[in-house]
Amino acid sequence: MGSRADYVTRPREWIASILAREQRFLSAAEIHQQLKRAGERVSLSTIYRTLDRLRAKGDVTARTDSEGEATYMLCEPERHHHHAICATCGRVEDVDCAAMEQFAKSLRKIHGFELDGHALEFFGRCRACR
Amino acid sequence: MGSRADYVTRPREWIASILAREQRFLSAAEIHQQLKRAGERVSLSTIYRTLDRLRAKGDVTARTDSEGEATYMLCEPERHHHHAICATCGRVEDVDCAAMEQFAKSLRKIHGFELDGHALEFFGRCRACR
DNA sequence: AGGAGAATTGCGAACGCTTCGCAAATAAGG
DNA sequence: CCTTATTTGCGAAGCGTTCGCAATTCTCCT
Repeated sequence: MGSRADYVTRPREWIASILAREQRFLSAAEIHQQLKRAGERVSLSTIYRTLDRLRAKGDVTARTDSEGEATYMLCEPERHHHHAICATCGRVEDVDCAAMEQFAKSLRKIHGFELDGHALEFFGRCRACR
Repeated sequence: MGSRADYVTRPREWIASILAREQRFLSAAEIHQQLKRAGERVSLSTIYRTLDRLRAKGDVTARTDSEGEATYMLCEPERHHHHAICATCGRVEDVDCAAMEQFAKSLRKIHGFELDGHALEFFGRCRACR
């Protein structure tokens, strides 16, 4: 079937390198601005398409920020974990959730609620910004 | 100083009664449709304004759903707690988080992260839908 | 009850983020 | 290098949400 490998293109490399550098959630607009500042011209559409593609591949985690804007960050989801987001610099620390298992048990016992998934985010100040 | 008490209006009563009846997160559009079906005509703007007002008063909790749409639910926030959302019927159970204190401690110890707040949501199936 | 005046509503326009369609540009592979 | 599938940029369109303003509704005072 006429299906070729995914193309490695300039825009995709630029976007990937920004995501790799910044260890935090970025909006499409932020990425766009960074590239513009660096002198690289990419359309916003391409950025959205690329981010979507990375998310579908599982290379990127998406999150809607408090303003309702979509943000994206490089993140392997194979190991389930949560995020501690610094209110000052936006840096994200991964936190795993051993305690969650315990929580799920009591949830079922007390509320009769069968847990399928959960979303947990921490907000605060990281070591550097404290 | 010309400041009067808040007006009690037809639209506000309708919206409040829907929120009181449905124990789940509703979008402005959903409320609008329910009212239209019931034969009550209210503009979407009014619904947004009313929901915003209720949120400011602290009577309503807002949440952005997985599609990025804003949803609202009657909920007293005085007592800090979390939500267990049923994937089938959307019903919401309140869950308090004693275990969280413990979690915060280890977060500080292991990550040096000073916790200011957290957001936690459970997804699954409630007793009735299980 | 009646009326003056403030608050609220509805409407349509505008807004910001995101998606879409299509022609032009760019990679991959022979 | 040349062909062809893929990707890009552009502008338009889509969608949820906000805004401005004239018309309406509610309060409070008489």
